[in-house]
Amino acid sequence: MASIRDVAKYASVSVATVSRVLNDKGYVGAETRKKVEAAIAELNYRPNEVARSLFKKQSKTIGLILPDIMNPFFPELARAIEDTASKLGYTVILCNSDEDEEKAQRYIDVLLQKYVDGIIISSNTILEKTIRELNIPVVCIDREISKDIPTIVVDNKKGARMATRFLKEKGRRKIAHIRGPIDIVNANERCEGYREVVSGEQWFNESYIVNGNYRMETATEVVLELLRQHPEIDGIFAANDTMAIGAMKAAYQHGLKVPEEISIIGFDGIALGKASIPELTTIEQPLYKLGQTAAKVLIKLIKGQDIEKTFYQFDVQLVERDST
Amino acid sequence: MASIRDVAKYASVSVATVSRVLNDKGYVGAETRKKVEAAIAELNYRPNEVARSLFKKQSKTIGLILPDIMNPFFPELARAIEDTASKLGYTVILCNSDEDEEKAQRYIDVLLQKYVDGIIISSNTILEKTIRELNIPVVCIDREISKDIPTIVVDNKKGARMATRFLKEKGRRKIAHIRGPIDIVNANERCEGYREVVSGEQWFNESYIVNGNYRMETATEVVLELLRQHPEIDGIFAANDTMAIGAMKAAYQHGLKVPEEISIIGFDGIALGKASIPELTTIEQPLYKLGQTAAKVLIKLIKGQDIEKTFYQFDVQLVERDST
DNA sequence: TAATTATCGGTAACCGGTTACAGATAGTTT
DNA sequence: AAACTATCTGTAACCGGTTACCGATAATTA
Repeated sequence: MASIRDVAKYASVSVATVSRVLNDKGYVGAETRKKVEAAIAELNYRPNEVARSLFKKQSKTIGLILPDIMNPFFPELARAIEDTASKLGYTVILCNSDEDEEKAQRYIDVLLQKYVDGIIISSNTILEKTIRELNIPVVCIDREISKDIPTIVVDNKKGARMATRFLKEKGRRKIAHIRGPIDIVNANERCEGYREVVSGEQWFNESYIVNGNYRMETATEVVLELLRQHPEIDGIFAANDTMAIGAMKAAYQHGLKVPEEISIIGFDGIALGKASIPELTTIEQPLYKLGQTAAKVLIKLIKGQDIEKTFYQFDVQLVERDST
Repeated sequence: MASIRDVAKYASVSVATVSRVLNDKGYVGAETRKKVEAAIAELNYRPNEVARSLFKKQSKTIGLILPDIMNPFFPELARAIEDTASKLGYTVILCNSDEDEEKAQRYIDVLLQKYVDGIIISSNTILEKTIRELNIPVVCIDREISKDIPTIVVDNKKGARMATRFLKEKGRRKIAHIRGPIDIVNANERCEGYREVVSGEQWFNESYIVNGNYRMETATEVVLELLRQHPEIDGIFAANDTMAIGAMKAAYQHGLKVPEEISIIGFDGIALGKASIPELTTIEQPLYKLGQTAAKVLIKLIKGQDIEKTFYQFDVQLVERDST
């Protein structure tokens, strides 16, 4: 590959001049510029990004740390982030942390060594202190760590209220909730939203809230048990779509028809919901928008620009399909 | 961040010595080594990967170019590749090409500028010549471009035969096939496998093969039309799971029960198949294994090691669930 | 004891960009 | 004509690693 010195030699100018036309910086005469451009074209020269990174101490690369790209919730976020970053001239390194703090920490170390300009992370295990010590911009997505770190989320509580109220409006009398992991903020918020709506009801009882872990199989198990213990249940609000599908399976196994005998609503709006039969009613997050915003905000921070706020909360939308 | 010169100064040795203990190369006295290690620990020194890359002309980074990470087929591959690369000390840059050759080419340019050590690509638009000109190792996954480029795929034709025969064994008499895009090799191979099994049947007729594009909605449309024209059809082999789900939806819309009145089998073995109701019978690819192999082979090539073969074809497995 | 070899450590150039600084030329002002 | 300014270009140091090469010391051999 041709280097900047080759180009300089070919155009009979100095490397400084070539660098100037490359970066459109400082004075360059029209004639000289033309010569240099011709040389660049002729030699098919592309500046070496690594050398540039070394001097500039930045790499036009961002790190993306997700729990697991195989979790169907994340691909759309990842796609939006990659699209946006790419449009703005950045490249993204993908990391799967498996919700494991140590693993996340190792990834962070590697990313720092590679001079990434910033990190987008979805994690509930990482500590605020750790992030603050990085000295590069970080934005959190889907999971909130601290009000001081820029965060992109949806209004989980409101969404949960919408979901629960919707089941009531559909005439459901006994509505259960399959919640997400206790250490994940959004799971608690969704549970809280559900509570706000049902806590006044005389039928409500703590055993209507069962623990899930955002995974399908577990949801099927716990819902099966729930239905055995509470045959009166005719509505389920699952804290995510994956568990909602699991709940649908449990309902079928228990001999209940969806939506005739029991209504099920999810949360997230992942593609999976459109693949189930019947298609899943859900509280849809603007996933692409979230990812896009995360990338935009991060890159603004990288460039040292101001951001309007540190907490971006988007609205969710009820998408009625066939499971309610 | 501390540099190697800081460490050298702190340990009262030269930078060369520090580099030697860092890389375990050349002679270093036991005493000296200890001093240096202490200094490294004390200053919390981490070598700058960018500087190293510049000199070594390699970055411990690989590029992964996929059509679209939102396509549920790819996350598992991506995960396997990332896991494996990470274990071997490599980092992966994610790129979504949208099957667009120009976009892929732009990504390749960027990756080259960043000195990636190799590329894993899934594409049918990119040309062999383009790849050969890169001068860095490339391996293809899922899609075959040329016998000369290391490729990781499954035995599509065999899988297709298995699927079709399985439907016959289940007593299905009129079996249709929803094929994938004509410009994708694996779609053609799967179609070929189907053909081999049914072409001898007297009922077989070209109109039993309909064109899909690996997407659900389209599959639903074409299958609906197919069922209208051929009410005798009692079995469908879809070239991928996503279309199989689409076919199931069409069957329901057409008033057919799955699997009682019509059997449907897919191909790929993506997680989606386990989320549908009824769960999808499919020809499962060892996706994780494929990704893992791609990463291993690529890294071997990067290190200049020999690889056993240039064409890795894995076996598929029939996973019987509830749609047949 | 002298010569040879193994071990150890330092100096400086290099990877391929960027940029501070200085020097040269041309045009303008007094 | 002298002084000054605006425009243009080049030299060399720097980013933070790696490594070729050289010199010094200690251990071994003749």
